Amino acid sequence: MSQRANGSGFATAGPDFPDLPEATVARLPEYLRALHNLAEDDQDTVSSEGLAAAAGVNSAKLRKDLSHLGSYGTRGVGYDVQLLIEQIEQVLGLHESRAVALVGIGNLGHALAGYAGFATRGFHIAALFDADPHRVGERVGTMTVRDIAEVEAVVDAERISIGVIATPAHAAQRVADRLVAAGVTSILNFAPCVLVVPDGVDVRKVDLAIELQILSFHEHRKSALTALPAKAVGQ
Amino acid sequence: MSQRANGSGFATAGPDFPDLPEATVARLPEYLRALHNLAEDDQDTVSSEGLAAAAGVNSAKLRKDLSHLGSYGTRGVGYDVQLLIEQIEQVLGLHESRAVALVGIGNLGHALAGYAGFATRGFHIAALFDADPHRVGERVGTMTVRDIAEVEAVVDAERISIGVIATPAHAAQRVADRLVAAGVTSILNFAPCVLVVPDGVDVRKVDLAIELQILSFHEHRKSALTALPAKAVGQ
DNA sequence: CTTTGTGAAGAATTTCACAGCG
DNA sequence: CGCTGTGAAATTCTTCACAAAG
Repeated sequence: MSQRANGSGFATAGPDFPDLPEATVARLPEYLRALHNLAEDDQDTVSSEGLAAAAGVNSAKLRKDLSHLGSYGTRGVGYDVQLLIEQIEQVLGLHESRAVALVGIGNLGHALAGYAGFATRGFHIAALFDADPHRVGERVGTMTVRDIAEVEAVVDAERISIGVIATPAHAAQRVADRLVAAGVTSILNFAPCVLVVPDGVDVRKVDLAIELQILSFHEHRKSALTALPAKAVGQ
Repeated sequence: MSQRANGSGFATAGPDFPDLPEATVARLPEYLRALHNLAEDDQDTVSSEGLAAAAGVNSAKLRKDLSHLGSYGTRGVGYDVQLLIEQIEQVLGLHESRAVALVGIGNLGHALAGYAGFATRGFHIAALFDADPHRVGERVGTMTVRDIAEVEAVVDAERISIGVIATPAHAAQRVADRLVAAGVTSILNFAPCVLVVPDGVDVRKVDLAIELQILSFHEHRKSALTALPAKAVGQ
């Protein structure tokens, strides 16, 4: 399975850091969201089938994912919702709110700054930055936009470890360089370009046009398929 | 994500519809963007190594991806930039601009409506919808926000095949149902929830908090790793 | 009974490494 | 030569199916 020989049939991981497959890591947040919904409905246990449905995956996959956490479900019953929430939050490092710096306060930046889910899901925006002197000083919600030149001091003072880039593409690499130089080790990039960063820095990317183009491929294909066969595809 | 509609024994894949692996489809838009950059710099050929670097992948993967489209490279030289752009746009169904409906004109909706990359990358927003009577009638750029009740008529009239949902989570499923009923067969969902749709409808999801939580996992892990060894990492 | 946890089978994807074309 | 295209190997991910636990 993994490169390291597994000792004793128990997750070899240290207590806090199981070596999770990347695909599993990417799904844990979805499980967490589903669990919070269940908790709000005062459900205190849930079966793998039920949680899988709520998270949009199949139940075998969910069970295998959770088994990597060393998680304790109860056979015949299911998982304790609160316990599972705590375990997943622990593994994801969400036990305390993480400070995020948001760079690029244009249209998208404003929308991100106003996103309530930030606060409720383990993060807080600790600083807003822009390079445009006309935007510096502007108030957005309870915060003031700062000059990008201050980024190093602020990242240090506010213990920021995650940067969100919402600038135009041509500025994104320079911003990334500054964030990394300031000590940021994770970046979420909304600019449509590839960022080059040193080893040890993680980058994730969100690109609206790419998502649409992927959908376009399937549209294209669907329309071609329904054009050819007289088969009723049943909508 | 289960469209095994193909399985009639022989490959329906015509010249224009190679049966691409999903992972390849997801990367083609990134190659396309990189190619457009190269074209702007008047580069007319590019090696797999060069394009791979520009797209942030490794060159063997890129070559294998492109080989699925058929062979358009020249050994010893590389790929013709313009030709490859046309091939990829063809395969992705981008030869004509696709009409998109945007539902939910809050903070994020405004930002999406103003996103220039829409137009330049194969799409145009054909309609804006919201359920809030206070927002209906508002002008956003050159468009007017319509009542969600009009969605069926407009989807039909404007030949809209892709819907983008930027509503709060609690409204997203209802909106999705209406879009699907109106004939939309691809949805890009920005609301933090799972959408249930009929077979044959594709859904992709973008969730800011999930991306941050994935980064958080790696942050958590990095800080644990640097805490153990007595190496000075600064501070 | 019901439902978890998991070996083992099966798919998909990535990477390697090199034959062969220009 | 340099560089593409591709079988084959390696790896990762998903699904199956069932033993064991409550």
